[in-house]
Amino acid sequence: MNATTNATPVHCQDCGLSKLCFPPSFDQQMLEEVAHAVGQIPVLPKGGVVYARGDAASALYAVRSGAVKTIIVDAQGEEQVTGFYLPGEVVGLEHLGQAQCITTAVALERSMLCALPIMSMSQLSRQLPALQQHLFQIMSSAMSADYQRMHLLTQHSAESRVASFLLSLMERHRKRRLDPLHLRLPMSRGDLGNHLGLALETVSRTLGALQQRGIVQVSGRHVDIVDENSLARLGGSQCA
Amino acid sequence: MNATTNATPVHCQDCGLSKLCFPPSFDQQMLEEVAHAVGQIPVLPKGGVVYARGDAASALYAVRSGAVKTIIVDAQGEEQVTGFYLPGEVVGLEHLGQAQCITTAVALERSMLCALPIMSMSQLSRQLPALQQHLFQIMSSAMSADYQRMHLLTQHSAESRVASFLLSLMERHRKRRLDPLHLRLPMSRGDLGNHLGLALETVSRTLGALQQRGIVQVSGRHVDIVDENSLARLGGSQCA
DNA sequence: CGTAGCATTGATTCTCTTCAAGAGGTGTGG
DNA sequence: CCACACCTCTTGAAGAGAATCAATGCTACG
Repeated sequence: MNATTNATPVHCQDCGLSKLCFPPSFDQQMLEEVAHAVGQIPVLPKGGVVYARGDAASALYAVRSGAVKTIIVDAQGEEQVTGFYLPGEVVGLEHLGQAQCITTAVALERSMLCALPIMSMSQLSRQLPALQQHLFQIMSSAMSADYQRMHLLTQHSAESRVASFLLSLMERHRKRRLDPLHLRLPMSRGDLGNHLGLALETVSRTLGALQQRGIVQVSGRHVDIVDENSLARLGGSQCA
Repeated sequence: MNATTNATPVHCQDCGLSKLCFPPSFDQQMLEEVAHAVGQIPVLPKGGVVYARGDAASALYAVRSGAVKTIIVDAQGEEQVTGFYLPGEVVGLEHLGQAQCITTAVALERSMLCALPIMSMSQLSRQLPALQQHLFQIMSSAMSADYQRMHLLTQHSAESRVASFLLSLMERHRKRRLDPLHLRLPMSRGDLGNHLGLALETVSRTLGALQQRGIVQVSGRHVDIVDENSLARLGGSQCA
């Protein structure tokens, strides 16, 4: 099944997230132009599938509300969480040049998404150099983030990985002008552990330890940052 | 310093690797057209730097001969090997939409590379939809490969990681119509271990163990595949 | 209010890392 | 052409960190 069906029109020019989905340099008119191609797909419940591996790669998806995870599934049925996506972020870049979806995208909670048809984006990007540039830019940023994460996965302790993850969430909150000190984790400990290369028990223990040391305050899926500096020190392998 | 300087003209239409650097659908004339933008940079000795983090992101580089690794360096000076590139492969995709290079690329041995200026590629890709498509395609393929590797890094044993790496090298040999059963590793055990998230000693031990079990025949940096099926079983987390 | 899924905590096991020593190979200079 | 030095790789022993197994507690939702 394909989520682009039943898309309803949207008005990117009125959307508070448009500066994240599209180049900040885009003016009202340019937004209007791309908005014609964009459509909002029906609300996804928790666990709802945006697209699945093997589906025709027809669109990118911008998260409007909620949260999405992308996964790959290996031959043994083992899942690997390849990314988490929050409002204003674009899911599905990894199949921009592909015929079929490589990953599967699943809503972590009730979520609203906009579909950006790949055909339209490719065509528009030929007319609007800024859009082409932007597509390359978010793709290369994603690659860059992936490299950072690889470094994290191969070189760092459980504590450092968890700290880094929290720091990245804070950074993403800042981009959306949300309070970076009060985080809500939309994913389970299992998904988080999977993404960080840790057992879910280890994630739990690590969060507990960070709380003990007065660095964060954990309450289920709510995390308050108490000592940002210490956290930064722990996750501190910023590679640039 | 920037390797695009002193580039000499090339003739992509006569290069055996052109089907790898550019869309296989490109005809002679299209190749000629892009070739005007492409230039070969001076031969790099072992350890030579193609580009370094912070350099202006001016070009992509196609490997003609030799081999290249890309690395990121964190605040503590720790290296992370983010990729290895063999002839016919394109280095530097991760800074296509960026102002500055994110990674550093280093020749693993005496290497020859062609520079594909980003400006020219962006412009050409507006005239040649197939080129735009191809750029997106190699970028998304790279992302896909990165995801597979993350899965490898987080979920799998040392043995499985090494096996997977050998399998991927075999696959790349096949693409270039080289014998996939006789591999030469252009990188040190240290670089390989770094890339796979293993200590160099573990890589060495694992290769030794695979040899013991009659799966491969290792002699320094030469690896002969003896039992491809067993190797495939060990590395067998093909995610698609 | 009860159940199911999610999260915490504890005890044990295991794989890989680290530290250390030595072997092999390569390139340079005598 | 050989000898030495340097670098890379191999191999061994000990230890650390996280995984796994297992039981209990919490929370949310029907």
